[in-house]
Amino acid sequence: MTGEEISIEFLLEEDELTDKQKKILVAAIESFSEKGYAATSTNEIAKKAGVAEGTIFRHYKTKKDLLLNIVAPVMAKLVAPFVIRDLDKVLNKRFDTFEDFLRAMIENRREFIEKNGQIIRILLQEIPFQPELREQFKEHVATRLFERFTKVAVYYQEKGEIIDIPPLSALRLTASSIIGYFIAKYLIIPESEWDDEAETERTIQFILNGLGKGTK
Amino acid sequence: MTGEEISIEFLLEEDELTDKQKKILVAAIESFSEKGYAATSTNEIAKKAGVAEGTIFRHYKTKKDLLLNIVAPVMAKLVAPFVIRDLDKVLNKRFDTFEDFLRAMIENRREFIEKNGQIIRILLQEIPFQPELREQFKEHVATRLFERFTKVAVYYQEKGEIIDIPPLSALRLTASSIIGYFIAKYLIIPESEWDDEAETERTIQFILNGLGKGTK
Amino acid sequence: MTGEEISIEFLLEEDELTDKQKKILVAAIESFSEKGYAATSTNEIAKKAGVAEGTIFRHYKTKKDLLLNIVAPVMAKLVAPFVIRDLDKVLNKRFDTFEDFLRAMIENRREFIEKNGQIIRILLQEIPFQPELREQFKEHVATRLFERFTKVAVYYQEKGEIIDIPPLSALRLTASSIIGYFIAKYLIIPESEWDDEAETERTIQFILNGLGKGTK
Amino acid sequence: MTGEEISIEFLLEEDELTDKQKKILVAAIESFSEKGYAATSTNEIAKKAGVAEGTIFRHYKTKKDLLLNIVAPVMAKLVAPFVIRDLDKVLNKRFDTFEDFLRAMIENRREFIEKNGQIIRILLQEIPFQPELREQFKEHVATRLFERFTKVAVYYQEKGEIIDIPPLSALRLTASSIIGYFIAKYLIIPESEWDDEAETERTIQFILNGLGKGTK
DNA sequence: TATGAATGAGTCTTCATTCAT
DNA sequence: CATGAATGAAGACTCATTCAT
Repeated sequence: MTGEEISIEFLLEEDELTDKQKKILVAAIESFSEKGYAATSTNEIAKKAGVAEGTIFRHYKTKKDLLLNIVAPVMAKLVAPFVIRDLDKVLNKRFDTFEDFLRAMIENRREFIEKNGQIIRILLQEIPFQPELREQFKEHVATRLFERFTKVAVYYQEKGEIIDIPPLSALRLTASSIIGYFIAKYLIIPESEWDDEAETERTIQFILNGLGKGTK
Repeated sequence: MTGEEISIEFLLEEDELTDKQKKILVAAIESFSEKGYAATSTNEIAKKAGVAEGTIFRHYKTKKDLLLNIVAPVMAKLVAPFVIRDLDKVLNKRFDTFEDFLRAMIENRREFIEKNGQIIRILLQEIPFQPELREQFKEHVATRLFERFTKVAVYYQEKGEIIDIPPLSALRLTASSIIGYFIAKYLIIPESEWDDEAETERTIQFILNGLGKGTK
Repeated sequence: MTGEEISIEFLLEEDELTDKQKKILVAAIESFSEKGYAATSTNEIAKKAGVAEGTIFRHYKTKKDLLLNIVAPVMAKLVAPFVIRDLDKVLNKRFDTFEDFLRAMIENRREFIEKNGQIIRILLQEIPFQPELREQFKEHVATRLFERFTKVAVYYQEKGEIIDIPPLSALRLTASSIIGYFIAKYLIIPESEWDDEAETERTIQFILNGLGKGTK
Repeated sequence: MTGEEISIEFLLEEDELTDKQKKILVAAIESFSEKGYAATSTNEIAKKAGVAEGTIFRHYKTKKDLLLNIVAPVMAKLVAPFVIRDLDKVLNKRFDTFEDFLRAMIENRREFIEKNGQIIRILLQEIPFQPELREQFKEHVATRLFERFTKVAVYYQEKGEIIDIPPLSALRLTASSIIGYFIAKYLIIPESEWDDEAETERTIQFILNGLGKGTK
């Protein structure tokens, strides 16, 4: 269930990308994630990339096009670990309990976030302002995530491990906790005060108890 | 424990505000929340407010000043229900169980959000880009929230209602669930598919079980 | 039948125009007529007008808007002498013969051209490239000119002064000769070689004989 | 007196032209005539020609060079039917009357225009903006046309067919009528409303009467 | 010979802010 | 207090031209 991660490194090792093109991407990602899309000028990107301003527009028709080209591949991989053929079989084989599933999920996405932190930050920051992004997010992330998670939820509900609530509600509560965990870890709480192992464990137990049926 | 809500209406009934000033605020709030701070021009605000562009700058030194003046009072009230004297006594008197507390909290903040939705949206959208906002948020919201919630957590931990984890962890998990609830309700899920009462209940039970000690 | 001429001077004495606005118009007219619309930069206009570049766009939404605002009023007046109420009566009273009519027409338009030469030049140069201009020209000039000239032609045809050909043909031949006269006078032939009175006379006689019925 | 016409086809069958070069010419002619020289980008020409942008500049030093290379040969042929050795003899033999001459001239130039319409359009549109073009036009067209037409005019004046006015005036009046005829036919009046034969005849008669001496 | 990536000066346009009225 | 004309710096984007391959 290890999704094929996309990382900036990976992105930049694409054969099709010119050397300059890679520099443009790196510079844009850095600036966008630091100051936001709107507050970053193409001039600034060009300078940081060591490239003429015109070169940016040779490769990306508009500034927005550049943004979308940065964010799209990462968005596509956001739900990767869920998009597996024969999900049921995989669950059967590899995730005996909902706990196993949760643990794998968190671990997997943690790696993903560590590799793509900047781009995810850009995605989160710009989604309110870019309708195209929102559309793509709905289509490629939200819908598919819900679809797959429904199967997972039903699977463990039938096994009697989690309570009978609508899958959407289960998804909401699970996702809140996990995303909240990541936001705390990566955006809010300084590393010094964060005991990763313990917090992971608390989060998993919180979800398990929250959705669990019975006695601890 | 009903905090003194700030609402746009309230904001606009301030005696100190000129009629024009109120119109400017309303126009700015509307535009900022719809298109974002960066994408809103002062010219546009002036037109929508039926005011000359110069008038805006007579009341607010800069555009950013206008933003801060909109967001600051709401930010101050974000944690209002927590900021009470003699919190212990209040807990004693009014919130016999953690469940009572949670329920009151959610209800109270729901009202607040319904009155101040636009401004909260602005706050969320701009926090990544405005260091001043982030600073104010930390100082007036995060710190105080943590401080007060610690007391609450300890109170119910001592009563044996919730498990013994660091208050910050308890806060993180509780807040994740509640904020996730509000984000789903107000930003993601269309009203038609949202059964408010049931979802509230599920959220409360999820937190109670998640942090609860024992048998259900 | 003296149309109310529009001249640059007149244009610039409009009360509604700011001082800066007038300077912008003068500068734009000069540059457009010399180098053409496409080859004139707004920066250049601003400098020549002694105005900030932004000021141009405060008064004219786009560069094209500026062009149209220059050309439109002149275009409207191009056919002015034809657009008279009770054309028949006027012909009756004031232009006993087609010759009188021609002579008056040429004299009147000569004055017009002398006052509005630059703008007419712009009009001629840009009509091939600006569909809006072409449209306006058709609507406000061509159609109305044809309509009125038809009455004139029929009037003198009925009087037996000019031959019975379709008015459109008569218009084409008359206009060719007169416009050709003006183009030669103002655009091609250096003043030194041009005997105005004689050439005017030759042109009139050429048209009269060309369209005339009978013996000289 | 049939001038050796230059047509696009002819132009393109030149042996010295590469295949790519021909494609560039065709593409450039099409774009220049449709949108004007200034509004056509070399990039666009390259795409339309199926050629790399650099290739254009391998054959034509600059964009303006390309324009001149398109327009120059056509300009050279504009006055072709006049540039004949022993003009007097030819007139003697082939054009007994001024009417014969006019008729042949119109017919001949009509063919020329039909073959080279696009390029002539480019010439007309760009002459106001390109001093080089204007210079070439004066030198190769205007001067020679005037020179030759003078002989023609004198010839028929001596025969008593046309009135005694300066040849330049005769040229102006004749040319106005013929060019006006072509402009109406090709640029202004929609084909449906144009009776070619009749209009040609009217134009010829107009000129003949206009310049003629006596009774019809 | 042909390519097409790269350039950087230049284009039109927007915008927050100022200031005389 | 309020206005709105004026500013000029900055923005995204275009384009003819060059040059290494």
